[in-house]
Amino acid sequence: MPRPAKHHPERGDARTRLLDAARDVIRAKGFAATSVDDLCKAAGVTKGAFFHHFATKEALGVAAAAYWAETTSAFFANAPYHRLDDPLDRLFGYVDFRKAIIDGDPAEFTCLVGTMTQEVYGSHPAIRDACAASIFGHAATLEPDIAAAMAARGIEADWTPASLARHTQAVLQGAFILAKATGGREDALDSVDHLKRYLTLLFSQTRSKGNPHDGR
Amino acid sequence: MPRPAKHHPERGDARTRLLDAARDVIRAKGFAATSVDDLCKAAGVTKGAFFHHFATKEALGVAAAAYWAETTSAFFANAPYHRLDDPLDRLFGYVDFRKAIIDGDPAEFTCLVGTMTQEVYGSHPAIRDACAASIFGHAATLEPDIAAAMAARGIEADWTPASLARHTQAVLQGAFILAKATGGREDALDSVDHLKRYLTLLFSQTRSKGNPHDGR
DNA sequence: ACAACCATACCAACCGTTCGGTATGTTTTT
DNA sequence: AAAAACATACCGAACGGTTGGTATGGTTGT
Repeated sequence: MPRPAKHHPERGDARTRLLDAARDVIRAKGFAATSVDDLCKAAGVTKGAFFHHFATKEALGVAAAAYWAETTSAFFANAPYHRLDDPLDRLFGYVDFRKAIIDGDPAEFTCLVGTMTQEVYGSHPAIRDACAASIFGHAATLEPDIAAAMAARGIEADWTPASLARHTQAVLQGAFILAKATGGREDALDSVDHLKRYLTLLFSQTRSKGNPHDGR
Repeated sequence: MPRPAKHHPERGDARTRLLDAARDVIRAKGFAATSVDDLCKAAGVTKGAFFHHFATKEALGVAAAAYWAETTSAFFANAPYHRLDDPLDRLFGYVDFRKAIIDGDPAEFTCLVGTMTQEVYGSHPAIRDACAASIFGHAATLEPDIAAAMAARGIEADWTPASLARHTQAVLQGAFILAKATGGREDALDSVDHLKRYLTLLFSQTRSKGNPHDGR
C-alpha cells in the first residue's frame, strides 16, 4: 500500500489525481463501465502511472472507497453543526447539512460507495467490503449524538442508536437513487424531509407507545 | 416488439429465458460486468438467439427494466393485503409484504431497476429512463391508499401522498444497499421497521404540528 | 547511485456485434 | 391439397475494436 506521496505533496500526485478522477467518473458511469484509460485520461496521466500505484483495477476500486471514506470523514468532521450544544440539534444539523450538499448534478452529490456497493456486489467482494466499511463507519459517527439525545430526553425506545443511524444512511442512499432516476433533486430533498419529520416525531415523545400496526 | 411466440409456448421462450437470466445475473454482477455470453450461458441459449431478440445489449437492459415492471406489478397486484378494508391497513400490509420478501440472498430480493439506475446513470440514459418509469410507476400505486388514509383520519399535512409514496421506495432502495453491503438482511429489515414506525407516528396525529427543528 | 515515479509501446484475452446458415411453422398460390 | 413463398426462431463461427495488464526505458528527487 504505497503512501500518498509524503515527500512532495504538489508533485507525485498522480495517485490522488487518479482517485479524484475515479470518484467523479465512477459516480457517473459506474465502476465496470469506467475503463482504466478513462481514468487515466480524466486524471491526465498514463497507464504507466496507473499501474505503478495500483496493482489492478480492482485495487483502485478498493483504494477509491478508502479515499472516499477518508475525505468524507474529514469533510463532515469539519462541518459547523458539530459546534451546537444540544446533541439533538447536532443530529438535525447533520441532516440539514446533508440536504444542503444535495446540489448540482446527481453525479456530484451522490455517494460513490453506495453506487459501487450495488454494482460490484457479487463480482468484486473486496470493493464491496471497502464500501461497506465506509458506509457503516460513517453511520457510526452519528451514534453518540443519537444516544445522548435519547438520554437527555428520557427516550425509552425499541430501536437502538445504531439502527437509527443506519436508517439515516438508507434514506440518503435511497434518495440518491431517486435523484439519479429523475436527474433532479426534488425527490431526494423530499425524502430527506420525511426523514427529518420522522426524527422530530421520534424525539417529541417521551416514551415509546405500542405500534398499533405492529402485528408481527 | 416481437410477440412472445403464442403458438408454441415451449419453444420460442428464448426471449423470456434471457430476461429471467438478466434479472438474476445483473442483480448480482451489475449490468456492465454482465457480458452477453454470461446471459446466454445462464439462459441456455446462444448469441444468435440473443441478437435475434435484442438489437443491442442496451436494448436488453431496457427490455429487462420493462419486464421487471410488468412482473412486479402483477406480483404486487395479486398480494393479499389489497383485500383489507382500511386503506391504512393496506399501506401497512404493503410494507409488511415488502418485509416478508426480504429473504435469502440479497441478489434475490433486491431491486433490479434500482441497481441499474445507479450504474447506468450517465452511460445508458435509455435504460435509466426505463428504470425510472418502473420505480415511479410502482410508487404511484401506493398514492390512492395513502390519500384515502389521510382523508379518513383528517390528516392535514405539509407532505403529499406522492412524496410519501416515493419516500417508501427510497427507504426500500436504501435498505437494499445496506443489505448488499453486509450480505445480510438485518439492517434492511431494521430500516423498514423505522419506516413502519414513521408511518405509525404520521397517521396517529390528527393535525400536523409545527416542526421545532424546521428552521429553513 | 539508487529508488520512486511516470511515459511509451505493446500484447493477449475478451467484448459486443455481424452474418451465413438451418429448422420449423405460416400464408399464399396454383 | 400440394407446392411455393415467406416469416420466425435460433445456431455458432468469425471479426474488429477495446480492455486490463506488462515490459521497458527515461526522468526526477535524495
